[in-house]
Formats: sequence, C-alpha cells, structure tokens
Amino acid sequence: MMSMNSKQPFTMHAAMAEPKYPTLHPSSEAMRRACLPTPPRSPLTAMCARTLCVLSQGNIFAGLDESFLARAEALAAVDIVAQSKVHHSHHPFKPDATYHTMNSVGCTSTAGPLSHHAALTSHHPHVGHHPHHHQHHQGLDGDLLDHISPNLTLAGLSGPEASVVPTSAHHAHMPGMNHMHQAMGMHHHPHGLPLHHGGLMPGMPDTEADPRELEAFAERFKQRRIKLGVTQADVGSALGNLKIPGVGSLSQSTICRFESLTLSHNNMIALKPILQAWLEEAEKAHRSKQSKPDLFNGGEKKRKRTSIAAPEKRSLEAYFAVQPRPSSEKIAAIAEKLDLKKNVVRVWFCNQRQKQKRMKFSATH
DNA sequence: ATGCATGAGAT
DNA sequence: TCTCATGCATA
Repeated sequence: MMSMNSKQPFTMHAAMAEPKYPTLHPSSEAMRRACLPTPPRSPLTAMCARTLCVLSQGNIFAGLDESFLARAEALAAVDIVAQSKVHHSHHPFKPDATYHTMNSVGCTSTAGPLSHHAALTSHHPHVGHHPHHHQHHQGLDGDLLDHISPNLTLAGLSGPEASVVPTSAHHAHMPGMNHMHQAMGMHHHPHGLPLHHGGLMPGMPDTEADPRELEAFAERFKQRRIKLGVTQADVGSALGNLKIPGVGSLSQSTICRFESLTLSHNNMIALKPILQAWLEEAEKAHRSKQSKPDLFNGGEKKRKRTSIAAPEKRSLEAYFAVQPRPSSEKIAAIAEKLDLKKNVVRVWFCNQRQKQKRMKFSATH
C-alpha cells in the first residue's frame, strides 16, 4: 500500500515542450524581474550603513534601509568568518530537515501537467537580473557575524523564536515515473489540444506569449471561474479529469498563482492552454447543468512547515540583497549564525531567486 | 495568498 | 548544486 491518494493523472510527457522562448519578445526578461521584495541598494550605501549598524539597533523600525543594510553587511561578513573557522572542524550540522517520516512511499511527486520538462527543455539565457553582486564586504571583520545573532538582528526583541518548527511529514505522491527526458528541441504535444505552441514562427507574433495577453487571460479566467462557482482547488483537480495526455491535476496553489500571475512566464504560457481547455469544458458542462466533476481527497499525514522568524528572515533578505547566490560555505555560515538548518537557508535562497523571476506586474506594461 | 519544500533535469 | 515547476501547510 502506499499513498492512497494522489490521483496520478498522467504518466508522463510534458504535454508541451514549447519553445521555451519562442520568438518571444525581447522584453520577456523585463517582465520577469518584477516583484522584488527587497530592492537592491547600492553597495556603497550598504557600506555606510555599516557604520550605522549600532545605531540602527536602536530604531529598528525607523531607518529601515540602514538597519537593513547593516544586517546585510554583517551577514556578508559571514563568509569571512566561515573561512577562518573552517580550521577547527565544525559542529554537527543540524539534521537536515527531512521530515518525511512518511510512511513509506518514495514520494515521487511531480505529477505536474507539464512538468518542468516542458519549460525547461531549453533554458533561455536567464536574463541577467541582478546585475551586480558586489562583495564589498570583504574587509569587514568577522566579528560582525557574532552580533548578527538571530535575536540580535532585530533588537533581540523577539526571543529565540523558534526559528524552525518541527516538521514531520511527507507528502504522498505516488511513485509515478514521470520523467521523460527533456524533449530536446522536439516539442511535441500529444495531440492537438489547445496546446499550441507558444509560437515559433517568425511571422507569427504569438499572442499567447504576449504578457499582456496572459494577463488578460488570467483575469478573464478567474472571472469566469468564479462565475461558474468553482474554486481554484476544484479547477486544479478537475484538470485531471480532462483527458489531456500529459496533463494531470494541479494544486490550488498553482491555479492561484496562475490567476495572480505569480508564475514564471514560461509556466504561464504552458498552463494557459490547459486552463483554457478546462474553462471551455466547464462552461459547456455548466450550460448543460451537469455541474462539476468531483473533488475529494483522502487525507494523509501532514508535514509541518518550517517557519523562519522575522529577525532571521530580515537577515536573510539583507544578505540576499548583497549576494543572492551565496556559496555552500556561506550558506552554512549563515545558517549557523541564524541558527537555522543549512538546508533551510539554501532553500530559502533558491526560493528568493525564483521569486525574482516570477512575472507579475512587470515592466512590460 | 504565500512560505518553505521536493524532485527532475540541466550545469 | 542550481533552476523550475509544483505542492503542502498555513496565515
């Protein structure tokens, strides 16, 4: 026995391995940077801020920028310390997260409709967002690190605040084998569904790939979805009922993100046709009063979500502004100072980077 | 609606 | 080890 839930919709294939970047607009990059919670400051400012560090502790709320940067500075020093401390072996790492105490199941989640393959096939040259990561902190004293202690960061006001909530759980995915290798260059969708490609033809300005279009569609989608009285979760599971090869169910999260445009551009492009297909089906069914497909789910064990306390989070954000891609060593050092598991810190950075790339109100409009 | 996490695939 | 697409859990 194993997971008894998860409907494992499809077996594999990315329904569409679209041209990751069709003939897309050169502006595609512009559109994805948006939604950056922490606007990059000038490194110089940061340096100056260091001086203010001490002061900033007093009015944490006031000079946000200053304290913010100060923290970044302090954290930046981490690597320095890290290097010097390597010599004396390190301490026992925290037992990595790993909460899946799951009952078994090799959790092979990823039942995504177009899993990565679709969009990943050929990466676009990652637009270079963060143009610069300065490392002006090189000369700082490692001591900074010491007072960068978690609680201190934010004026120790919040005590030790369990940074991490115990976790235990697992997710239940079925051992599906859904990895087809990348469809290298050959994007072929199962059959003709609304999965048209993003538009490769030179002469055809793929309207679907147009950020504007996506935005409009997302909004219409939501509107009509609500009109149908269907929840995001319903849509997600209903997708599995659509018999689109390579397309399985999606979570409420994903539907929500689609509607709010908080997905990568490619992801939006990939999902659009599928959601569009569902919408049409749903409206058709609605007209004939057949109402929705069913939704049900077997409950499974839960996992606890790690929660990074505000002070720690602030430090992380500060560091991220300076160095969004810290090395493994730096991550370890940061983790240690903030009293977080290294893995938690690593993932946090990954997620931050990903956030940066999400589309949202991009500059394209 | 979003934070933290997993995992396949690419580097 | 990173990126990306996604999901579970939770505010």
